[in-house]
Amino acid sequence: MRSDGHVLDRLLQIALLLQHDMVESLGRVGLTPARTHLLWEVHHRGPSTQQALAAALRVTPRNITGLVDALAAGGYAERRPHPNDRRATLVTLTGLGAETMKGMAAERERLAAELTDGLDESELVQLGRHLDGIANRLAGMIESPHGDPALQ
Amino acid sequence: MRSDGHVLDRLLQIALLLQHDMVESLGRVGLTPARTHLLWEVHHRGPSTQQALAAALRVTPRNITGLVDALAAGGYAERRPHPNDRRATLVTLTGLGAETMKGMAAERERLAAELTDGLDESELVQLGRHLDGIANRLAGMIESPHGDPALQ
DNA sequence: TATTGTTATACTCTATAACTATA
DNA sequence: TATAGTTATAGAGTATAACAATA
Repeated sequence: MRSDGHVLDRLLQIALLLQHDMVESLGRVGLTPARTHLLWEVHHRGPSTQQALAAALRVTPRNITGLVDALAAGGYAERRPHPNDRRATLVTLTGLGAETMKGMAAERERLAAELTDGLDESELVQLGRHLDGIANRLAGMIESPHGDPALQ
Repeated sequence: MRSDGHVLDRLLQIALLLQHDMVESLGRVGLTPARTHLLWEVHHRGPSTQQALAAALRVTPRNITGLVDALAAGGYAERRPHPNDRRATLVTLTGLGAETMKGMAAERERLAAELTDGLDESELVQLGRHLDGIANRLAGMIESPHGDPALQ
């Protein structure tokens, strides 16, 4: 009997393999996973405050400080003053950072195509819908953990 | 247009969310991902030398020393002398360690059921087949071992 | 008073290299 | 000489707490 346990097993295996693959390709560019994740987020959101990045990456603001420090030292990103709020900074990509993200996006497109090679369009759509559902359920669980106690 | 890029996006999102969920549930037991991974490995292999565990987890022997120290301090595992080789130790689970692994397996079953709730059996089978294909392609691209419950 | 980012401190995971006790 | 595990050291990622500047 092949039930839901099989789906979770596969998803966990795929998560591990994807992580492995991503880390390998990062090593070639000299970036760590956490720093690349931040870079990727800025690449997609545009210049962002560190608070926004902390929320997006689900880590503490203090953590963002260290990652941005390292990315700035490596020439991938820089801090710019926020136009309206002098407390905040806008993390932006440098030319090197933007180039690096473009290369990564291209590599990711190749990977995406390779992973679903052989599926026709309707299968692709259905698979996408199922993954949407799973992602939504997971996101819901994390937002509101079960058994959530009296929060003191 | 929803193409293969969407599938990879979702898989990456799910990988991130699963990791978060697993780490959260571990926190309630007082275990970290790396320590749980080691515990899980011993649970499945039986008493093992630290060298064997280093190979299984693909980390350095020095790393295993620290993880076993922490697990022993927490009462989850203990070191026993190797019967034939006085240089080596056998890492074994305590009662608490074994109980904890059983509880995690149960929690994982609940999660699996919740994630695919609402899918009928044929959808489940098809989703499983598609994920099989993706996992196989990924594994082919990389050289990688079996899965683990802690995603690390 | 609340928010943004930082300094200070600490823990976990990981690695390399040198050392010890055995084999 | 080779192997099993540990001590020593280091860097990355993460967290909490206290603080400064600004809103």
